[in-house]
Amino acid sequence: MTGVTTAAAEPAEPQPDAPTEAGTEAGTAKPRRARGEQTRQLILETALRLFRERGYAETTMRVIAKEAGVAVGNAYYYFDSKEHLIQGFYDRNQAAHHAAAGPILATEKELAPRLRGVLHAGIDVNAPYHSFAATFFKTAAEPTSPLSPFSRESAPAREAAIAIFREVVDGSTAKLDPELRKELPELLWLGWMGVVLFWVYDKSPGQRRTRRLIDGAVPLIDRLVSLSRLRVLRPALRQVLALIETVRKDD
Amino acid sequence: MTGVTTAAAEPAEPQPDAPTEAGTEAGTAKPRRARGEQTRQLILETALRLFRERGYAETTMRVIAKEAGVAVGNAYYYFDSKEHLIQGFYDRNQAAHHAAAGPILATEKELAPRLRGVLHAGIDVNAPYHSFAATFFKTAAEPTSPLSPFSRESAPAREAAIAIFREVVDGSTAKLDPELRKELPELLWLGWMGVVLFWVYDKSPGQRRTRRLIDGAVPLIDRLVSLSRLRVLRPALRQVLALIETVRKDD
DNA sequence: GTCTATAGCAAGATAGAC
DNA sequence: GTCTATCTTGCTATAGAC
Repeated sequence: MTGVTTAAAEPAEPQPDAPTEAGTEAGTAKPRRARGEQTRQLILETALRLFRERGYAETTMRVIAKEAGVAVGNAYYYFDSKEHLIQGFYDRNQAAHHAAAGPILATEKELAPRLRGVLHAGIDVNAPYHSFAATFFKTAAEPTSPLSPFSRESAPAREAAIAIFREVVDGSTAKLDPELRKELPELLWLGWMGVVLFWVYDKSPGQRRTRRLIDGAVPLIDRLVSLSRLRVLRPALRQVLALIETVRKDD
Repeated sequence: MTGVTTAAAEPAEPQPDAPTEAGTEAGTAKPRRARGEQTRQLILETALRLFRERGYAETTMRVIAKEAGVAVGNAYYYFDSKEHLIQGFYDRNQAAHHAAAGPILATEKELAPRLRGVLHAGIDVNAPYHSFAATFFKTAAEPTSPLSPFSRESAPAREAAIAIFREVVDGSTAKLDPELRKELPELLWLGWMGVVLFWVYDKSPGQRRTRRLIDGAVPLIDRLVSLSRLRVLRPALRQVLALIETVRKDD
């Protein structure tokens, strides 16, 4: 899933570049901010747990605060709104996806397995949250929401996600048309968004249809990318690239 | 665009629950239910008007009731929730799209202009509602919502929409692989969903980027459909069809 | 800077009287 | 069928303790 870099509700943020990965066992330094960070984490953890247990809509801010042992106002001190709690989820899973993709990208050299590995890793990371992802998905789907994967506010997270796919392409041995190579990472990210959309709607046990979609689509993409170098298909490829260019204007 | 003025906003015929009484009913025009139907219509019309004027989220049930001259509880008597009011809008535009597509489908015989006409007609019909479509789009995007285009409840409307694209294909002179011909209507409908998604997010003046997307994508689809008969591409086509088959299972 | 407690508003939704 | 009264919940505001 794409995330959204928040920066919105941060109390005092000098340079919090430290990724919010699980291993934030920074030393005993900065005693002043430590307490706040701890409370923030506590609220977020509690909220995510409750979301997973009872669903997003069914989890009230009152209950989150109560379970976390803080006052409602305190939850709002750290998170501007209930939706902002979702951003925490986004950021975390974005980082987790990147981490999970690491080993594959370091090992595999061919395009297809690289892509396949990254896509499955993305689903792996999100799998535990499938049931409640569906309930809050609509929040992210609203075009005007900063949580939308296409919004200006989520540009940094989006770029980070696209970067993963750029790594997929650039680190592979695949021979590509130069222009296609340039566009492919963003196209693959778009495809990933499609997979996520499919996954959200996927009600099959363990979301196995999504797994099958990935396993079937990756060789297809691989084949199409190879075919794109055929002479008969050059015009079609140019047409695709031209379409992208045309549509992108007027952002 | 394609000269099809839509008369979009006008309620072609809001047929809610035509009870299809088995002729035996007295000819007294069912006085008992008439009043209820009238109230129902009044509430719906008022709601849609306010949605267009002020947006979905900004229109409260209290205001709808007040403007319609009824009590809040009465509105809930007829519509289970605020979201259920959207269903009326949905049905109406579906019918308008079909009507707007009629002339094109009766005139054009080649695949590309048929498809292009139908897509532009769809955008024409929805254009007046773009600003508020974005605000309530999220409700339709929720997978668990009956308003989702993929939900069981919207199956009839979905089938009706797919039927339009079946007409696009079947009424065209295009020569197609039989299997592809069978799948194409649903694929085109999926593509249409993609166009709608793009349109909802399209903030360019008059949503001209969406128009360009259509104008660029249609010839491309046309070309790919033609190319699919090339011998080099047969395996790829088979692969695409196999993927669809695989993914469709487990519905 | 962090946190509590509490009061209150707006709006979606419901209960029960008539 | 229709109403009024009420509940719920996201969210705000304030005043003050450490």
